[in-house]
Amino acid sequence: METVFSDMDTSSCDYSFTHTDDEDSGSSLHSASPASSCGKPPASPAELQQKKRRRGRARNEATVHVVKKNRRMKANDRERNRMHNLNDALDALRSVLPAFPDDTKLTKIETLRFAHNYIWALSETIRIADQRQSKSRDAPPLLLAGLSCMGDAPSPGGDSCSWPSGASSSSSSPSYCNSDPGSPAAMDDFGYLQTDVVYSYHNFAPGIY
DNA sequence: TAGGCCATCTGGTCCT
DNA sequence: AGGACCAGATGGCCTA
Repeated sequence: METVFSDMDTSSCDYSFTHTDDEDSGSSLHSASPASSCGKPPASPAELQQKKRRRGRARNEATVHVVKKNRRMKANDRERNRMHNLNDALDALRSVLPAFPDDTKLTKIETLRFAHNYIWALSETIRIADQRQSKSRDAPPLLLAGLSCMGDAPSPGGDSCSWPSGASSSSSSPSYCNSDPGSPAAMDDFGYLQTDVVYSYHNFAPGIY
C-alpha cells in the first residue's frame, strides 16, 4: 500500500539526508538525492546558512519520517502476529469441535457460533444426565460446576431437533446463569433467536444427537 | 460478476 | 513512550 508515507519528496534538493539508521533496514526511503545534484552553486554565506538550516530541518523531518515509518512497520508486524495468534486459537477451537463429513473448514464466525452452541449442547447433556441420575438413585446429583448450569435450554419440542427428552424442562438453572447475558441460552450474543441456537447447532453438527 | 471471506494496513484509543 | 486492542478500508481469492 504505502499510502501514508508515499508523500515523502525524495526528489527535493533540500532533502540531502542520507539515511544510515540501522533500525529501518526495510525502508525504501533511504536513497535521498544529494544536494550537489541540484546543480546550482550556493550564492552568499547568508544563503548558505539558510540552506544549512533548511537542510537541518529537512534532516529532522526525514528522521521523524523514518522513525514514524519504522514505528508503523513494527506496529504492523505486531498486528500481523496478533491476528495470526487469533487465527491459531481459532484453529485450535476448530480442532476440538466435531468434524464435518465433507471436511469443509468452518469460517471464523461459523466456528464461534458452532462452539457457542456446542458448549450449550454439552452442558445440556450433562444436566440431563444429572437429572436422570438423581431420579434413579434418589441421591444428590453430581453437578459439574460451571458446565451443568450453562443456561436455560431452549425448548426443543417445537423444532425438528432430536434432543433427549426432558431437555425442555430446564428450570433449575441457578439465577446467575439466567441473568448472565453471555449465557448461551439466556441471551444469544450472535443474533440468533433461542430456538435458532438449537437449530444452528443441529445444522452444524449433524448426527451428534 | 456480485458477494463472502480473509489478510493486511492504518489510525485511534486505552493501558502499563 | 510503547504495546495491545479495535474497527474501518482495501485488495485478493474463491464460489455460486
